[in-house]
Amino acid sequence: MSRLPIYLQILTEQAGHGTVGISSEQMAELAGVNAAKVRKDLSYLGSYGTRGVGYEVDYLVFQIRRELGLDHNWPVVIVGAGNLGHALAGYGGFGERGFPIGGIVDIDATLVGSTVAGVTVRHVDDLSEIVSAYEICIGVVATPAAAAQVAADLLVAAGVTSILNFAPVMLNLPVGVSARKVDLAVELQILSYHEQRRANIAAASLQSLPVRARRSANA
Amino acid sequence: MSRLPIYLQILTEQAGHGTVGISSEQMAELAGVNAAKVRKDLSYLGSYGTRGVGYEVDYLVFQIRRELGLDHNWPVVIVGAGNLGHALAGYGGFGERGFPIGGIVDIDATLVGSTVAGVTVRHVDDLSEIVSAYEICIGVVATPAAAAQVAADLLVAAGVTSILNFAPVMLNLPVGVSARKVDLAVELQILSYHEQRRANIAAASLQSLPVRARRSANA
DNA sequence: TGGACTATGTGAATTAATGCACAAACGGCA
DNA sequence: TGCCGTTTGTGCATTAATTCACATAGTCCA
Repeated sequence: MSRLPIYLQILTEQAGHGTVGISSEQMAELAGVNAAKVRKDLSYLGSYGTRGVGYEVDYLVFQIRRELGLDHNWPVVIVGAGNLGHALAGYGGFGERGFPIGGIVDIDATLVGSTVAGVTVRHVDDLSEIVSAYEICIGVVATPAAAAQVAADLLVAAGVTSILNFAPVMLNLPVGVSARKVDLAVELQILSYHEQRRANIAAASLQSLPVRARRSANA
Repeated sequence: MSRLPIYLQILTEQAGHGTVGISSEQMAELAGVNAAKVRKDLSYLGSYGTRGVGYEVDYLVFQIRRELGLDHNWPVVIVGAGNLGHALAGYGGFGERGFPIGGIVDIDATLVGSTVAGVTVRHVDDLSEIVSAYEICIGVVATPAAAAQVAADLLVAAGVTSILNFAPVMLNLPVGVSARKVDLAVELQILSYHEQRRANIAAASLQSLPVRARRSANA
């Protein structure tokens, strides 16, 4: 499930506070979800709780990490050394959490050789070599939208089987390659949508008339 | 719906290619979803298609933008001028898409006054002033995890009603404030999970025994 | 040792999301 | 003008996700 990372984060945080045991109720509270959902999700991993007591935080962390494949490092390669690629390489959060930067490449020869956060930018032609050398499975696309598909194709050709895409385009990928898309503008647009609704509702209540009615009246 | 931004992106791209009309089938193809779903989603906005013909791209873009509240700019304020805050400010994608950086603040006085992508870093004490001056509704939390809750509280106190959170913690927010969380490590963990499953399945097929069976045998 | 209490794990019920299938509506063409 | 092919908009079936509710299994205390 895609909620496991959330649980892992909560549990890691609690472990840091010295918490030893935790109930599904407490976890649900922290994650903002239903307790039964937490139990169902966790039971998918196996029966790692104790009835009448709850879950042992450390053990659960271990099991979730194992399920997520976080019991070893997954080096990643970043394609695109522009603003975003730079930022991602400089952001220390990757390495700390088991995803060290195995390399960063760009198509622009003028960027090749410069150093970003201790990693030297290499030419995109070396991609296959880097992927092989570090046994990389995960590639990060941090190029402009127009170059993203080409970057993804190169990653796949180099043997990468998972792609994290920051470019605002849908990638066309062969089956067997998994991908996640993070579009910062999309996240903001969703917030904007909520703001807009808030504004609509406020305006509607002034007229004591529902928004939907006003909309269809305008159409 | 949270799919509207995706449709908007597809349509904008198509408009750039000079496409005038588009069918739900084509959109579904581009978005990688079912055509009926596209039609259902769009029908929620109103009846903006023409039977037998399809949708007019420009008009649909206009309607979706209006629904999402993208018919005007939403300036944002970034809290945290560290690596990530720097990166976000430098990444031009925000301003281009209607979310200009209204300001960036940090608690560290040594960072105050430095310039990031044309925006001067100000002290977090000026937050309320910035929010009022630009009529900002959306705040971005780009602090370390430990400082994120404080940053969020400050944003709420300053009058912000939507928060985009990049810190790997769950924020505790009052009702009426909406939030989105982007955790880059979580995205990578989900990919890692897929990789792990691939590896498990490969290992299992070698033993011609399903993964689940092997797991319960170990328990 | 046994009873009271607590929290898990899960079958069953409910709710939400998805996808199918088709009537209604439109453009084009003869 | 009337028919034909096309595509929307949507009721309905189906599937997936969530939630409820409780038997089960464990701890703790007297």
